[in-house]
Parts: sequence; C-alpha cells; structure tokens
Amino acid sequence: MLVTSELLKTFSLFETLDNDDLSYLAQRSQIERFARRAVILNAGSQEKQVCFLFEGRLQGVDFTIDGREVGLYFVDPGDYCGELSVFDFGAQPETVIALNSAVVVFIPVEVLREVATRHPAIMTGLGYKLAARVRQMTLQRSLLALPNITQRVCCQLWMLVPEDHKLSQQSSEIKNPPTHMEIAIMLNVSRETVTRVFQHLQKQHIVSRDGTAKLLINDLQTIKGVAEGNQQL
Amino acid sequence: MLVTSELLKTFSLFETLDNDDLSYLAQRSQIERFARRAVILNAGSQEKQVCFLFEGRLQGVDFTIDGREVGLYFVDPGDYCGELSVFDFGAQPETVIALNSAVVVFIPVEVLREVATRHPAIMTGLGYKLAARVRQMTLQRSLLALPNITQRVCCQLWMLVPEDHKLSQQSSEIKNPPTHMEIAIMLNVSRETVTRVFQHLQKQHIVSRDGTAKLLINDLQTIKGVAEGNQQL
DNA sequence: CGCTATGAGTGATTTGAATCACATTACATA
DNA sequence: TATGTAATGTGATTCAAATCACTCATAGCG
Repeated sequence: MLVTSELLKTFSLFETLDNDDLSYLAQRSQIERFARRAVILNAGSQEKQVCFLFEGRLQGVDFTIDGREVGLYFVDPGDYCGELSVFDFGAQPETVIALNSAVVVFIPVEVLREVATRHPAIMTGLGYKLAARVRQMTLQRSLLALPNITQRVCCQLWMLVPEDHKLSQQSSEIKNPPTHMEIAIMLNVSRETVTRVFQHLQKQHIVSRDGTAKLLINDLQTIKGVAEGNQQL
Repeated sequence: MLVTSELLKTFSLFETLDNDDLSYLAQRSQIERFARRAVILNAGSQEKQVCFLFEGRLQGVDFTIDGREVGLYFVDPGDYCGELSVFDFGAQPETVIALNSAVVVFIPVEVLREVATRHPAIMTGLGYKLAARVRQMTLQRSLLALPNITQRVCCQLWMLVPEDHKLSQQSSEIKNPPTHMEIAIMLNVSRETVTRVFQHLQKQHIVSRDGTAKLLINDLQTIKGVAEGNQQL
C-alpha cells in the first residue's frame, strides 16, 4: 500500500508542512497493517523508524529482567511512537505491540530528522510530544504508588476516557478497551485482581460491557471520585 | 553570590558556548545554596527556571493524590532539572528537593530557550537529556515490576554506582548515599523493608557503611548479579 | 459447526511486605 | 557535652494481593 500526502496530513505533527514536503515524506514512508498482538517496534532495535498510528491501538511494553511484562503507555490514532531516536540516535527502549488490528505508517528516523531540521515547527512538535511523554510517565508512576488497587484501576480508566467526555458528560464509553491483562501490566497488579475490581464496578453498574469492543462507563463521576480518592467503593 | 561564566562552563550543556553567550547567561542567572530537605522546584510552579546542580544531590519527587511520596530520579552535580518547560511551556510536573546541602544555578527558562534557539547544540543537548530521562524512567518503571524486593534494591544500588566503577572494579563506593526512606519511595516499598534488605547485605559484607556520607560496595559483582537476577541471596 | 485459543470469572490458599510500635544510633548544634 | 532530631534497626501482627487451579464465555477459523 502506498503512503499518500493526504494520509500524512491527518497527523497533526505535519499540519504545517506544504505539499512538497508531505510528498517527500510520503515517498520515503511505508504503510503496513498489523494483526492483534503483532510487534510493531522491537526493543533494542536499530531499525530506526518512527511509527505513526493511523488506525487501531498500540501499547508500549517493556520486560523486566525476569521476563515479566510491563505496560508503559497506549498509542491512539493520530499519535506516534518510537520518536526517541530522533533526539539521541539511540535504540528503541521499549517494544510496541498492536492491541488490535492496526494500520501504521513508518517514517525512517533520518528522513524525519532532516525534515524537522528544515521545519522548526516539527522539531517543536516532537519536543512537545517528548515532554508530554515525560509528564505521562510521571503521572503513571505516581499511580503505581497508590496503595488502593481499586483507585489505581479507576485512575487508569479515567485516563482512557476521551478528553471531551471528561467534562460535562455523565456517562461515556471506551472503544476497544484494553484487556484485563493489558491493564494489569500497566498497574503492576495481577490479571485476577483487575478482574475482581471490574466485577465490583459492574455489580454497582458503574461500568458495563457492550461486547468485547466497547466498555460503557455509566457513572463517570464515581470513576473520577474514586480515582481522586474522594470516594470509596 | 554571583554566577560567573566559569561556573556555567562546568556544565557540559554549555561547553560549546562562547564567552559572550556564557556571560549573557550568567548575568541573567542566579545561584543559591539550599539546605538538606529544602524545596528547589515546586510541582505545578510557574516560576519557569531551569535548575543546574553544581554541588550536592537532588531528588525529583512526586506525590500521589493521597499524599504518598514518590521518588522519581536523582540529580548529580553537572546535571540539571526542570528543563521540561523549555519544550512545552507547561508547569513543572514534579517537585525537586535537596537531599543534602546543595548549590544550584537557576536560569530563567525564556533566557535558556532564547540561547538554545541561537545554538542548535544546546537544543540538541536538551533533547538528548529529555530522551535520556524517558529512558531512565522506562528503566525505573520496569524495576518496579520486579517481584523480588532484594533484586529491586540491588538494581537501584547498581544504578547509583559511578559508571567508571561498573566495569573492572570489584568494589566501589557511593558518596552521600540516599537514606533508606529516599530509596524506599523510589522503589515503592516501605522504609523498613529497605532497612531489612540493607541489614541482609551488610551481614554478608556485600555492602558496609562508612559514616553517613559513604556507602561502601564491597562486592560489586554480587550486587550486579542479584540486580540482574542471576543470583539469589 | 465444532474446535481451539484467548480472555474473563472465581474460590482457596499462601505469602510476604506493610504497618505498628517501639529501641537504638548518629549527627548537628546550641 | 548535653540535647533534640533524623535515621536506622527490629519484632509482632495484619492483611490484601499473588498464586494456583480451575471453569466458563466468546471469537475466530478451518
């Protein structure tokens, strides 16, 4: 499949680029579809490509020395990952996998770096993204220190709620929600524990399932309240 | 106290700057001494200063919603912190405190940003630092997933060993080591647990104390072995 | 349409770190 | 040198989540 300028234009990072630069990038990029569970970027890889997500959801994961899986972040469409090497020429620190069937655009890091050099807005955008990543990781880290597991799960759920639903809406939904296992490795708890928390939330009709592809949040305020520690269950 | 060009030159970030720029920076900077436990940067602050450490050791800390302290990273002399706002104009996400008496140089973020715009090397250096931060946080995150606490502590100790001692040396020392409490909040364990691990390590003469200001690592290989999970205690 | 794989649900049991409640030591400084 | 404070050391107890060992549900697929 061919990468078109129009496709690249859907990524906000490139919104300031003119058509010449877009097609320059497009010609050097590749687009690929991945199946659920497929590895998009390999930890330690020297492939040196930045990965732009067009469709699906990805998860950055790491592994401890003893093989335990660790969830780091989710990537949603319009976002990208693997951009660290633009800055320090180093290897990819974490693995990125597809949580469901995903379409991604690969741009070689040296091409992106070159374009970024010519366009300060791109460089700024990349810096902004990296800063956001640090902020997100800091937040995620403080999540792990919460002694109450229910609170931890609600915090994570709250982070998965679309931004525009967080205000004003009293209910919401998460499309293609992560599995219990995927949540578990993000929160450093066992899968069973996540299941039990969900069981609890469902019994109180705070959340409910609509097939596998949708998780309904019936009571956003309670999720928020528990996440912020103002409320117990 | 006055900030001199010579002082700024000790920071590797500025090694490419000429004297004009150095004194430009110096004139707009402030130097300050902080006592142990003093707050250097406040989370959420809009002060907008980047903080360069000349002497002492700092720790980036965060607090969970319920007031629990979380240790994020250590800052050693020659290094800096609070640089996130150079990239995204946002507030400081975490608090930075002095672990012991520390001398820091504050450079207003807009001054640094301006100089960095004129000197790509500085911008590159800042990007490099941010990338390193992400890598460090990723590593620290995977540390937290280790089920064995002794291993976690040894990993942290290993990270505190000076780089040039890690190879070839069979013993080493950590100057002004963090307290048990400071290690505990980095590793998401209780202070008592850290004490017990140290007790264990000391009994086996793997580490020993030399006053409060020095922690001797008598058996680097064992620390490394345990950290990497090749060895049990 | 049954087969298989993956995810989710559940109880029983174990376990190991948190917590509590102190004692002790070291240090800074008045 | 005394005195207060921060850091460290230690045992007893508690408790909540991990683990184990399953079953059940669902989706995808040949």
